[in-house]
Formats: sequence, C-alpha cells, structure tokens
Amino acid sequence: MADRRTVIMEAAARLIARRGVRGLRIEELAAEAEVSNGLIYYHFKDRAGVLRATLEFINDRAERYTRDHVAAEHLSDPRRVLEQTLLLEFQDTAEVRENSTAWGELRASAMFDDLLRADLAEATKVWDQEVADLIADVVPSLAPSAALAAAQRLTTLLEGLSGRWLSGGLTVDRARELILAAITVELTHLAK
Amino acid sequence: MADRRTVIMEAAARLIARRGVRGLRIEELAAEAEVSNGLIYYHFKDRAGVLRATLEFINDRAERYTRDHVAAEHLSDPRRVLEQTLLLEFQDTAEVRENSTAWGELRASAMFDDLLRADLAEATKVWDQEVADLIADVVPSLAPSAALAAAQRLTTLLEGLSGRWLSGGLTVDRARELILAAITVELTHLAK
DNA sequence: GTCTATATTAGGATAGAC
DNA sequence: GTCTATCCTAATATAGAC
Repeated sequence: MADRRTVIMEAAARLIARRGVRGLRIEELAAEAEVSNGLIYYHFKDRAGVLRATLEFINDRAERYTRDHVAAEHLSDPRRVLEQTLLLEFQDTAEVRENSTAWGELRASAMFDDLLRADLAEATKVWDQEVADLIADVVPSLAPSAALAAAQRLTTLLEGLSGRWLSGGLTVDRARELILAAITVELTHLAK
Repeated sequence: MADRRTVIMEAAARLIARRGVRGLRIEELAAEAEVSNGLIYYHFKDRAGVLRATLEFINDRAERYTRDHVAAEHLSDPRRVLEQTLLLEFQDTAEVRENSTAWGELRASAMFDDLLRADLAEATKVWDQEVADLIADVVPSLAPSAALAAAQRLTTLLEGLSGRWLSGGLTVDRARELILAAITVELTHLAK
C-alpha cells in the first residue's frame, strides 16, 4: 500500500491534470489526498517542493510505461516501433493525460521562468535524439542531421497535437490520424 | 495619442508576454502602464475584464499585421503566400512575441477552463481552414479533406514550434527552417 | 478620469497538541 | 506522522478625495 507521501503526489498529479500547475492549491490538494493541510508541509518543504516531487513522480511513471509498452509488443519492424512510440502519447487514460498535461504546463511555465528553461531544453534534446535514432533505424542511409530535422518536426508536431487535444481542439483519434499521416509523409519524403 | 484605456492594454500585452496570463498582477500592471491601481478598476470591471479586453486587443493587432504583411509584399506565387503566412509567426519582434505568447497562454489556460475552450476551438478552426485554402491554391486538384489534414499538420506544427521557441528550446531561425522544410515535405507528398 | 488610502480575501505557511 | 488552529503576506478590489 502506498504511503501518504505517495498518496499526496498521486493526488497532486490528478489535480495538475485538472487545474494545471499554477492552479494547484495546497488546501485543495489536502482535500483531494484526504490528508490535512499540515501534513503536506511535513512531507514537503513548501509548495515548490510538492511540485518538484510530483513532476519527477509523473516523469518516472511515464518512462516506465513507455518502456513497458514498446517492450510488451516486442515489435521487430522499426517503422512500427516509431509509430507506436509516438502514438503512446495519445491515449485517453488518466496516466497519459496527467503526463501530457504536466509536460504542457512545464513548457508553458518555462516561457516565464528561466530556471525551468535549461532542464526542459535538455529533456527535449534527449527526446528528439531518441526519435531521430528510431527514424535512422527505418532509413539507415540517412544523414544524422536529416534524421534529426525530421524527428524535430515529428516531436514538435506531437507537442502541438497534444496541446490541441488537451484544450479540446482535437479528438484523440484525429490526433492519432494526423501523427500517423505525418510519419508517412516524412518517411516517403526521406526515402525518395 | 492613445487613451489611458489603450495604454493599459498595451502594458498588459507586454506584461503577459513577460509573465504570462496567470502571472499578471494588477499592481504590476499599474506600474508598467504608469497609472494608479484604482484607474484599472475604473476602466475594467475586474482582473478577468482586463484579460478579456487585452486578449481581444492583441488578436486585433495580429489580424492587422497578418493582413498588412501579406498585402504589402503583393505575392503572386501561391506557394510563397503560404510560406510567408506561416513564417510571419516567427519573428523576434515585440508584437509577434506578445501575440504568440498570448496564444500559447490561451491554449494552456483552455486546458483548465471550459469557458475558453469553445472560443479557442472556433478560432483554431478558422485558422486551419485559411491555411487549407492556401494549400488548395498551390495544389488545385486536391480533395478538401486532404488539404485540411495537411493544413492541420502545418498549423499544429507551427504551434509546437512556437511553444519551443518561446520556452527557449529553439531559435527563431531553426523554427523557420523547420516550418519551411515541413511545407516542402507536405507539398511534395501532395503533388506525388 | 485619476489618485491615495484602505478594506477584503485567498492562499501559503507555521505552531503546538496528540 | 498526523491533525487543528492560526498567522502572515500578497494580491484583488473598493471608497472617497480631487
């Protein structure tokens, strides 16, 4: 059974998905987690501490499900691996929603907070390179810079789609369609 | 010369670009606009009223500069029109920054605010269709649904690029490169 | 229309009992 | 470890003079 500290972070993840990072209220968090106001300050230094811990918590969960899903399907076709990896971000489950919301919030916050920018830029760089490697598996002859550019167009499109999905501008299904089509368009172009 | 009400909205636009919608403080706004705290409440009902008016103000300015720029260059090649229209969003000027930031903030807020969702969805739809029409000008034989899908991939990519640019993940120049390349990739694919 | 001064409230944080 | 009660500050909003 999860300890109280974890219960609080789980509640915070739900609340962030519902109200955003900047909408998270300590009192509301206490209610959602069914603990007292004071207990939150026992487990975390302050509001920023709750946020840091929760973001890390969400990130760990996300890495786990990405690894698990791709492994579980033990795909051999590199193109399928690329497709499935990107499609993972478009599922209407609490976990994916919470993760995508947190990521969007992080990016939105980074626009006004210099401290976040460096971390976010680094995480983005890693993610772009991972996708570039997947693309290189599909089209082995590709120049690294071309693979990276294509990867950036896909990951950036993915972020845009995610934003539109979560703000109600797009259904999950439409988002899936568009990212799949974009992969096709990019790969046909690279193979030409 | 601009009246005080306008001065306040201009100041709010600058402040939103610097601190975000949710970081806008009335007192700080008063200082930036060089008016008193109380005057803001004379011209606007409350904080939300300031926000509504300012967002509308920013939107009007943006429509104007888009119209003006495309008209000023009186382009005849439809592909150039498409390119220039999308590239307009990537200029490091105060006006474009303020507009893009506001748009990003609007989308981020819409994730947690049902009232905003409808307006935003509508504005997005209009924008997507405009770009779809530009694409149809380049490739006249195209089915409307195919033009719309390509337009959505481009406008959504643009939003993603804009987010990365403003959060420091990408230079303007890199963003311009990537959107231009994406246009090429899409158009070659549609022409095949 | 504009300012200064002040009321009100919300929300983060702490103290102290158990 | 956990709760209740309370404090403190920051930020919104109003009143009233000019």
